Amino acid sequence: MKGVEEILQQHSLKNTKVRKAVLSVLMRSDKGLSHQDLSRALDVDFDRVTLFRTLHAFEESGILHKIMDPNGIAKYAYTARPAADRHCHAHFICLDCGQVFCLDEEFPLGDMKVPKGFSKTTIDVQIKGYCNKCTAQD
Amino acid sequence: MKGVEEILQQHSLKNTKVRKAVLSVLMRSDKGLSHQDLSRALDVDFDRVTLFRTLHAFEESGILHKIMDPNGIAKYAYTARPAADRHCHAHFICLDCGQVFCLDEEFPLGDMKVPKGFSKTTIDVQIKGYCNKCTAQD
DNA sequence: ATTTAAATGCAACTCTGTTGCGTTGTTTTG
DNA sequence: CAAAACAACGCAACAGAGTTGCATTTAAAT
Ligand SMILES: [Mn+2]
Ligand SMILES: [Mn+2]
Ligand SMILES: [Zn+2]
Ligand SMILES: [Zn+2]
Repeated sequence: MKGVEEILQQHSLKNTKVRKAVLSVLMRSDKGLSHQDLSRALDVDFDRVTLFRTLHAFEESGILHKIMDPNGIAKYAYTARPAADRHCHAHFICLDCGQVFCLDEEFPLGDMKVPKGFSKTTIDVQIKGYCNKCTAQD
Repeated sequence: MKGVEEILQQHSLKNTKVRKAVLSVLMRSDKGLSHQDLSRALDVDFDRVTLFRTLHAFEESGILHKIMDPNGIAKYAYTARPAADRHCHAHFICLDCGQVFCLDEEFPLGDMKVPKGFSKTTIDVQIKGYCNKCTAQD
């Protein structure tokens, strides 16, 4: 697993406190985290706007991918695979606790049929239901 | 195609002006419409909150289904099929104009693999790219 | 060490969506 | 048809995510 500072450098992003902290948290998480999740997870209190801009920068670089939860809240997850063989993996969204999990299953973009004249870029598959914890305790 | 008033009655929803107007617009649309889209499309100016509550009521009854666009804005589309054989169809989201199209392709929920202890309810497939108009004019 | 361009922090703002409450309107029942 | 019952409506106030502009600071290049 690559180091945080190395990753930032590779994407020509300046090596700052916020960025190192945010990326470090997200690389250790198996779940997608919202802006709010992150500001709680970080020890230092960075400015709200800075955190939003950090997430945007990471998304644009392809370091993170964004998943929209059913309440319209963006969750961000670390993109483990390199941009070259960018894959389309599914996400599981728990309808109770709202957590977003990256799944391993992949989807080939080519198979999907779209109307005449439409061009495809990516495919997002969201499986909704209840996670192990929420299934158990209800 | 069933009438608006008949549909409301079948779902034990009171037959009011807003509801008839909203449902009428959505039944004629092949695209998902946001709260803002709808308030623009309606001739009469209904209260913002009433419109939100109408959409919620329709969603809960299964008359409409909700699709989250990448900007976190909810779009609603008429659910043509009856609740009995509820299917999981895909949506196309244009990355330029933001329009949401209901596609015909269906997905069987059973095929998807989820982690141990997780239970599945629905699957949402979103194909992102550029619609015919936005592909042509760029 | 200087310079330069980019990132940060702060304030103010926009927009979607929600909640509470009093009033109006649909529907049911006698 | 009139009365009652309950749901839906409209208004005001609010909450929270995300954005924009601008002055200040900081990382990185020279
Ligand atoms: Mn993911
Ligand atoms: Mn649809
Ligand atoms: Zn859960
Ligand atoms: Zn388009």
